[in-house]
Amino acid sequence: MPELPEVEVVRAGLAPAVSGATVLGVTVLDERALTRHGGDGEDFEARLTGRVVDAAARRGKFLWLPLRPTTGERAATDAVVGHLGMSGQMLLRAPGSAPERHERVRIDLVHPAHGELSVVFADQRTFGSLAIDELIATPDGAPGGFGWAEASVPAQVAHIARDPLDPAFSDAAFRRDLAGKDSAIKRVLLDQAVVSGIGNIYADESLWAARIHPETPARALSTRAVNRLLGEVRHVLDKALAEGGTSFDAQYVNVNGQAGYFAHSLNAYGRTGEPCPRCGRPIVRVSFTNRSSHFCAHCQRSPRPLQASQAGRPEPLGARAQPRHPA
DNA sequence: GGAATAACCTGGATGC
DNA sequence: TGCATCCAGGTTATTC
Repeated sequence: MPELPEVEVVRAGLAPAVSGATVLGVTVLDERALTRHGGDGEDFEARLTGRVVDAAARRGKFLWLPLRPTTGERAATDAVVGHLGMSGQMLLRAPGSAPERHERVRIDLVHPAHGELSVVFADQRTFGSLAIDELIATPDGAPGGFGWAEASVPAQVAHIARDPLDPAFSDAAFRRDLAGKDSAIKRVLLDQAVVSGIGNIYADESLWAARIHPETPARALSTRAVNRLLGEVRHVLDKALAEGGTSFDAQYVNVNGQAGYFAHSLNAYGRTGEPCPRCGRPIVRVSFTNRSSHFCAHCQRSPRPLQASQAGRPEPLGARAQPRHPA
């Protein structure tokens, strides 16, 4: 499930291969991969072919490749925007290589130093997408994202907040946002308009590290607790980045098709029934807005007594997960 | 306007 | 062995 570390690993892999490369041709095999694009596959191919890629940039879980105009030395005005969804992959392949399983789009490039190569967008569950979108100015005048020094960002990424590793991320603004939210802190961490790059895995891990119960109302957190949480979010993301991201299955790999190792370092996520690394009591799993939360009920005390009617009560150990759509 | 929820989608795992 | 069902979860449209 690509979150910030996984997407950054992909961005870092793409950057040296595609920066300065010219698009020779584009093949759209499945137009469902263009749900964010304003036109059809032919439009996507026509608008991309012949363009020069300026860089590989990222904000939160969104990637983009800024495109230079076909003539002159002007700055990039639009970009190929990509989101990996749950199972998207960006792979670097030799030109003419065999089609990947679930390949949706192939972009053939020629790089002045590396020669010809292909960027393959493959996506099993088709939650990911590619689009060509205009670049607009950032409201704060700061660079649009990682790997992109210009103060611009694709229009469809403009509503996405900066991530906690971004030098322009404002801790004070984050604290103010939380102080005005009644929602559970985990829900707020997953809200990409508040803070980007965090998904279910790193939300659970950060809350476990900060000893905060996921159902705690955001506004109930003290300044000290918010600062501790931000510190743990950054620590978890940095560590995952250093280990190449989290791979549970073949759905997350870097541009060379290799898996990351952070799954071995998880303390709470996916460890239902296993002892908490801190206190030894079992990690519990509860249903949470169509997904799961994993936490230690001892280290992460509930903000209030859980009522029997609450959907989020811990399951007995070894119990089967609740159906997502109970009758 | 803020918050909560459902829908989208595929393939591996599991149960019968 | 084959079929049906569950499950994973990021984003967004819809509903409350």
